[in-house]
Amino acid sequence: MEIAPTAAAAPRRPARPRTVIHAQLVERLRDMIVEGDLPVGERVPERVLCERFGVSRTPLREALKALAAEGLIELLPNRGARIAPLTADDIAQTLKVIGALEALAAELACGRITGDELAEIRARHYQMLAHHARRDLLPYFKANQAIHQAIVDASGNPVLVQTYANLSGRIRRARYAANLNPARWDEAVAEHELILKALMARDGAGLARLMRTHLDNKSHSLAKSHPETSVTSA
Amino acid sequence: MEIAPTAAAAPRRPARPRTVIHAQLVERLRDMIVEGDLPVGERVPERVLCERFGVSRTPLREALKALAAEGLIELLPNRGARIAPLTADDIAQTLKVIGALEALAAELACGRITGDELAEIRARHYQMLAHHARRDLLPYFKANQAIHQAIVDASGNPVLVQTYANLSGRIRRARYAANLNPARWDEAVAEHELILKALMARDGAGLARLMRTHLDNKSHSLAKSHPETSVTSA
DNA sequence: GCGAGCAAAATTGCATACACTTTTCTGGGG
DNA sequence: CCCCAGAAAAGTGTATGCAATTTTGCTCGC
Repeated sequence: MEIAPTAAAAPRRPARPRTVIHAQLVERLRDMIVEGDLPVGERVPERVLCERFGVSRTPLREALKALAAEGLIELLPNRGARIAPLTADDIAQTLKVIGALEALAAELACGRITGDELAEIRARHYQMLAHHARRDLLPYFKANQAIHQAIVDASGNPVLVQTYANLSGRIRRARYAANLNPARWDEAVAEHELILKALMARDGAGLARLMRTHLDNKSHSLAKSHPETSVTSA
Repeated sequence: MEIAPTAAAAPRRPARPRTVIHAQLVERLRDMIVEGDLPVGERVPERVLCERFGVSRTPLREALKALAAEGLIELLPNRGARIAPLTADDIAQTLKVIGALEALAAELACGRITGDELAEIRARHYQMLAHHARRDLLPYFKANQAIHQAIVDASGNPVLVQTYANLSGRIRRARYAANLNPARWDEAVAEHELILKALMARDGAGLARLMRTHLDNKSHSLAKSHPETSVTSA
């Protein structure tokens, strides 16, 4: 994280590369993609990214290869890379898989969640309710995400955690839109009440079902708000 | 695929790089890792791989970054890469996730599988029975894999297909061991009979359950044969 | 004999250079 | 006016070179 500011190219600082550049680039590019700071679908020449980060093409290309393997960008042979466009269909299909993963996480979590972890989730839940009451979308969204993440973490399965993180990251830039519909928002909160109850009762099977329908509903709601548009960045 | 044979370094063939080298390297390295042709856990200097493939370090390093993002190798900063060791626990946790994915695939597949696809799976199934009868492990294994793959493909969900391929590839080098136990082998075949039946009946929920227990059983069987060893390559 | 400390070798990380491919620009038919 | 060579420009793919870090080997001291 000791790299030069994003905007301008680093003038000249051969001091000491405490960490490897390509790993930093992966992080920064991933964030930029998720935040929507890069044009979707368009070709982005390596040269402009190099100048933006103040590095040469070698570490940048290595970072691009890694992000392509993650599915965040597409590599066109001899034609560079582009941010992978997200169609409504892509999102729906990704949410299907995420639903299955969260269902599994829920089942596993019920069998091994600790009191502390559960308490943390309860706290997040009530925070979320507060944000919902005030209609503060962004904080609500963050609390919501934290709950889902906490359940996945509580599964104790690193493979599951990593896979979930990957898929979740891919569609993150589209997730905000899911709660724009007020009716759906209320419904989602109601579902979360049931989720918390099932989790506290350690009802794995029931919780798994709830997670699945919760995600399915989110998917359907999203499908309505984004009929067949692909998600473009700012 | 127009690259020189794996064993020796390519003498000199600057002819025409029909395809990009780093993509070929990803494929070949992935195969080598899966086949167990690379020492697990040990450091493999870039230099020896370069000489082996007859390429320079740049495309090789790009390939390594991609494979690291897939989880097949680990990158140690300033210390190169190594094949990610696979503990019995890693395998068990990966199989859990794969089970959830196959269960989802089964459900989706039941709703949309075509007659042709189903016929193909039936054919594979009977081939598999034949190999089982003759105790031909390798052909059996291939037919078995083909059936699982066909079900996932029939889900019609590309995200699911890709995620499955990734996780499946990671533990492939350990999967052969699962059927070394004769009793378990017979059991697995019996389970496949039920799977085929449920698929033909388009019983999504039932099939999903079957897939899950099928994978769980495979996991338990594996846990017994590989108590807590990490899977080392030849 | 054994471990600490230093130097040489090996290896990784990054930047630059060059070959090849794709894209764009331009001029001339039709 | 449009379309199609053909060449120039831009951009990607790979190789090589150099700096920095890590590893190895050796010497010295205990």
